[in-house]
Amino acid sequence: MKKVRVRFAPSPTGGLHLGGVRTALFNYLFAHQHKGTFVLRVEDTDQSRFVEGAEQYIWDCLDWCGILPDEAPLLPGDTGPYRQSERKEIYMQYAKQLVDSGHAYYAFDTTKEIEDLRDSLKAQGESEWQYGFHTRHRMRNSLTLPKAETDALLGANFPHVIRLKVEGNEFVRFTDMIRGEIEMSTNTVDDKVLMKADGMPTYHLAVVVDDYLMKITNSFRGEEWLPSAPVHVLLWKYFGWEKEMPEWAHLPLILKPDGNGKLSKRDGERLGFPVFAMQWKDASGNTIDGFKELGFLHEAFINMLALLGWNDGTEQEIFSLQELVDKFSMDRVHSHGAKFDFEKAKWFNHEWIKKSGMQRLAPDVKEIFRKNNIAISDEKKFEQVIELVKDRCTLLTDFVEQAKFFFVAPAEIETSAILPKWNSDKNQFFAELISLYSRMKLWDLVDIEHAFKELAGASRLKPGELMLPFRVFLVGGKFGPGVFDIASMIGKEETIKRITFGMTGLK
RNA sequence: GGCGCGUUGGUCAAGGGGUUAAGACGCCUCCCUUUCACGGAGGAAUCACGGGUUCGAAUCCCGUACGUGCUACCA
Repeated sequence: MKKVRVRFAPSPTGGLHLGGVRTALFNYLFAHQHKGTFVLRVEDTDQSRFVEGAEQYIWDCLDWCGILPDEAPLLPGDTGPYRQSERKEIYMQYAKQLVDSGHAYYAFDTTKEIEDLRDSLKAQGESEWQYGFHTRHRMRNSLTLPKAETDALLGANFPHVIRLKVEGNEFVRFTDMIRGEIEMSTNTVDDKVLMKADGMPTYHLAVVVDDYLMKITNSFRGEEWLPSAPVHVLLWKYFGWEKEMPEWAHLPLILKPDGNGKLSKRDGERLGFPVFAMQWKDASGNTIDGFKELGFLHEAFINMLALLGWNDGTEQEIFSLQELVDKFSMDRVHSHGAKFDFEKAKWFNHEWIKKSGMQRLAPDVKEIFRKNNIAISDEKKFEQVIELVKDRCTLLTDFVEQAKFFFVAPAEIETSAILPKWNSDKNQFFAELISLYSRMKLWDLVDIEHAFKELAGASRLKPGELMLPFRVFLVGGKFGPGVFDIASMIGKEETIKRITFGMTGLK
């Protein structure tokens, strides 16, 4: 039975971004493929960084994507609590266990002391300094101080942290499901802080303790964690839990489209595309739209995300969530990052809109119409309109431009498109067309077109030259589906009304 | 600087010793369509570099370059 978990650290700077959703997605796919469990944890380690409502927001995003976890802060399971702040005592207990077994120690050096030391060494030309194997004997900690003094400091509640004692001159080896065997020297691993002075754990301690307690079998996270993986492997070893250590997989990074670095929350604004799944209100009250608000179908969003760093080796690019569950495999995930391409993301959405039926599209389009104050007079007509125009909509919001005129007469007519070629013959034609159409008893697509072309022939005018003005009268510009489809759909009275109105604008 | 991970068209990528080096996005041309799309046909464009190993290397090995990540009492 597989069990995976994803952790998110809500912060005032941002909502759930592309990389976060993709990590959640891969966890979801893997868990469901193995009929396992998918757990979500929220890291509120530092109260100053925690944002109220962030859990709900993450939940809503995953809900929209259709990849809700089986256990989460908002849906507790057997291994809660899921908020880090509610687990403080647990972490402290395990940290002390490590001190007792000689794999960790108390350190009393203040942040300022360490910073000063770094600065002075830098001034002397020493490039980098790390608290670790080579330096810990010169610092103020329970390893260098007499036991009585350590106890006194601890008793007086002197600010201190607990650091991992990394043994030097060893090699840490572990297997990454994507990259294979990885080996690193412990000499480059520093003595990471495990418990902070405020009594909260760091990620390093929390992730290991939680994964052990929650019986996590597979740990997937971003590639940025690869350099600290040895710390975690060492922790599993020092705790004596080696046999229960999860399999690791470090997911490739999502990079900026214009190169140079991983995609960040600010890039969206800079380059004009969303980086969040859903709208996010930041700490200063600004709202930033996500893929949902921009008009993405969640099917397209997760499809696009899954293909960013993975493919099944065939030419297939469009996958439903179920197909992804069936076909996903971690060993086909790439070991290198991919630049995010918004054009390709839109292509996925276009494909999904084309492939989705009216039933799927109608509720979303209705919501968008409501926001744009477009009243849907006729349900049946609305459904037909969706089928008629969906091929030309890349985003759901495109339905406004492509379908609005079926329900609301255009407020403005793009006369500049027809004015240069407008003449009295054409004026005459449309005047006659109005009376011809008014006399029609049935308003049938074939008859509308037939009558139009017949009259054009009788007037010795080319139908082609007349169809553009007709189109512009009906929709307001040079766009939309076939003109006669539109006329048939909006009805006889409305067609005549729009021609009449359009002609007055040309005088 | 140190350490890790990577490198196939502009982008996403298949391919893992012998291929005309797939496919997709974007771009261009044409067809269809009396608008715009959709659809169809075609085009330009690629194995980072240098050494090995081999009859033969995009593919295996080494080096270099470049990219990227980490190097916090952030995650």
